Amino acid sequence: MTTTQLRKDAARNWDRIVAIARDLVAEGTALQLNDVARRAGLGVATVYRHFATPEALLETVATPCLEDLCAHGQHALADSDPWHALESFLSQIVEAQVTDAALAPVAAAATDALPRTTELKKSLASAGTQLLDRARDTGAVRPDLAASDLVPLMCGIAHAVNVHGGTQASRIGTAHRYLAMLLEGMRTAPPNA
Amino acid sequence: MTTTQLRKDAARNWDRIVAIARDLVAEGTALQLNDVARRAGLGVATVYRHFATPEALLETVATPCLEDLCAHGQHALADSDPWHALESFLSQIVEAQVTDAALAPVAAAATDALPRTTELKKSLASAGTQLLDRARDTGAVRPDLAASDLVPLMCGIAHAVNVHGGTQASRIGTAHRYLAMLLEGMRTAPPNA
Amino acid sequence: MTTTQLRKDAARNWDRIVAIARDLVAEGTALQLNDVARRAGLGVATVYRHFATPEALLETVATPCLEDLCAHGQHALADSDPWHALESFLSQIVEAQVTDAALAPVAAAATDALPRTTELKKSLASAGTQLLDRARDTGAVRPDLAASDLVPLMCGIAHAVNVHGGTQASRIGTAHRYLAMLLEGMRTAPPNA
Amino acid sequence: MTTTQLRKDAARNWDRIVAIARDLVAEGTALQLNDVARRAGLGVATVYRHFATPEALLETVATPCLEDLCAHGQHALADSDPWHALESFLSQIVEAQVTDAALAPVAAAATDALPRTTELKKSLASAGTQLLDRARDTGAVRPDLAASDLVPLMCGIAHAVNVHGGTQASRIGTAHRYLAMLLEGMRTAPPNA
DNA sequence: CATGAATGAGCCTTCATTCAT
DNA sequence: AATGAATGAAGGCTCATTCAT
Repeated sequence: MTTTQLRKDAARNWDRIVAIARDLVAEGTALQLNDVARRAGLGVATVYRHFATPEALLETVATPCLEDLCAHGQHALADSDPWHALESFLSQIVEAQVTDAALAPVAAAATDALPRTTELKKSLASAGTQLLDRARDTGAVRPDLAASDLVPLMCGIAHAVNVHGGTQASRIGTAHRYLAMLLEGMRTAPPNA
Repeated sequence: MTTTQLRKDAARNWDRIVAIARDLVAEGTALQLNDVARRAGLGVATVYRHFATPEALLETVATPCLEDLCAHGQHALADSDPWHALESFLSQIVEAQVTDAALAPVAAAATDALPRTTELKKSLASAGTQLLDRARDTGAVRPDLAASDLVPLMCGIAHAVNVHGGTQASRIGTAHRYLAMLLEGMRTAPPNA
Repeated sequence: MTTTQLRKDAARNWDRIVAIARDLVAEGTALQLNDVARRAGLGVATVYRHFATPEALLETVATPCLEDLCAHGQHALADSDPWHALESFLSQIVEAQVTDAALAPVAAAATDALPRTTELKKSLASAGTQLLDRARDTGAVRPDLAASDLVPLMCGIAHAVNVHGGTQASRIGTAHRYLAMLLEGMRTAPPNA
Repeated sequence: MTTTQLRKDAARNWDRIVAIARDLVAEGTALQLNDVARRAGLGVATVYRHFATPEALLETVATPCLEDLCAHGQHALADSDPWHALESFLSQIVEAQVTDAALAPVAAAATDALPRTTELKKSLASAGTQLLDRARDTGAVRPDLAASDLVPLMCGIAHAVNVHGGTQASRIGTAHRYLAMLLEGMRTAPPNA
């Protein structure tokens, strides 16, 4: 169930709008509700009815991805190796950020347009916090790394990958490389600071 | 000497425009030449005469910062400890990025509006490459870290700090903390990859 | 039917815009969409929606006139006297040019903004070509007059009338006088050249 | 003597400005005093000092051409064959119009920026009137052709040639062809009007 | 519910002209 | 006399949003 319940045709429009928006985001075009409407062959107001703001639409595009990541978070929490669990979780996030261009801006935004987004981001943060705490309890993580650093750092990697550029395939490789470095830095206790 | 040589009154305007632009950049406002003109109490065309595009103005704002970094790069190259030199250089860059909001977008841009910017970015990249090569020669750096990763990674840290937020003072602390982590990850050879 | 089919209010605006534009053209003012919008009491974008460029609006103003001329061209082709048919056709064109100021620039333009304009101009050119060919077949026309000369010559007469000036009524007289002269020159075979 | 008397350097600037303007006119660019100044490597105000308006500059560019035509007018008046004299005079004018793009707008303008222009245009008109009168006295010209028609008709031919287009060489040919037609029409008495 | 026409603020940019140096 | 920086009105165009149909 996406929203409370939509009439069949309304649901079709909703899907269409989101699909178009996903394409636009993928090709790096800024979301403009007017533009989306035109491409979807719908009236502007129809799009506005479904999504009051471009942010709402963007978050809707990002939602499945966030949901997947939440699920991965739960799986990771079931992992008996805390460090491996954290690694795996962050790896999923970084790959998702590079794969789905809607994720980064939504993750970085201070405020959300949709309650659902807030909910998912909270859930994700909670998973991250727990995974980090568990890893820290084993002494595997430097003590000055806080749960509130995880999202910024993941966004930072995504941004670094964007600045580095390259094909989609190479970007994923770059992302993993950068994450590997960061994980090394997260693990080792600071030697002299 | 800022440009070849300006008349006294023109130089005053030039300074004023750049000062206003610096303020705008600092407060996160996108540079709009008309807006700058209004705030500077100058005619639009005056601003256009001095800076043909917002990018040119932005780069001008970033120029002193880039020049400082170039100087630091030269100093670092004189350092006899390759690892310390690299550390120090990157530390300066990260701090500059957090301190001067004009730097990040200019660093991340694929093309430059001003020749001077290109020159400085090249010089900076060259210093980075040399410092990295020297450090790598001592075996202190993981082999899969390329010179072309330095700028993206520094931009990534700056972005992570922005996402993390906080006061200006705390942001600098955060930046150094993130860099410390990254340096750890850059130093240690990859264990099993 | 002006376009495919417009909503009633949109059609009213469309008419209004064209009417204003016609007035402006008549008084010799260059068409500026912003200006048209202001005079029509409409938002700028409304005018832009209807007419993407000043040329499109100008051609729209000229369209009825072009359509009339096409119709006249067909009538002329039904005339059994080839010379009289040509004379009558050119006479209509010249009079139209002097009467409707939108016609001359549209006729002289190398490229068209609207497909409809291209279509009408082609149709007109085709009629002219046929009429000229028929007249030439009777030996009534000097051989060095090509179909591609007709439009330029008509535009030339219109321009000559504009340079000559005078009241609207006298301009029509002048136009016919100039055309009469030209027709004499077109008819008579060149004696010694 | 171009103006009352200029200092040597001022005269050099004057020449330079006019030369640049002539080039611009030839390539169909609208005269903009600022633009002229930039291309001439002179200050804007220098150009303004010499030529208060673009029209004044344009007329200055056209002046030699007008002077030549005046001279030709005088020569033509010395011709013992009135019709041939008129023909030759108009031929010169038409060729000049096609050759020198500055001439047509100056000839067509209702008012002049420079007294010298007015003077030359008057002289030219006077020559035309006399030549026409002389030809009319021999009965070679249709009676409804007035002296006030000559300039408009020459401008009309120039305009027709412009609409027709083509290379510079072909344009001259076209111009003479159109003039030949018009002369035929001017000569032959109207048969039935 | 859906439509898409209308809006108008707001940005960018150019140009003729003036005036301090 | 020459310079060229400064001006600011004016035009071009876009876009998010509303509202009548």
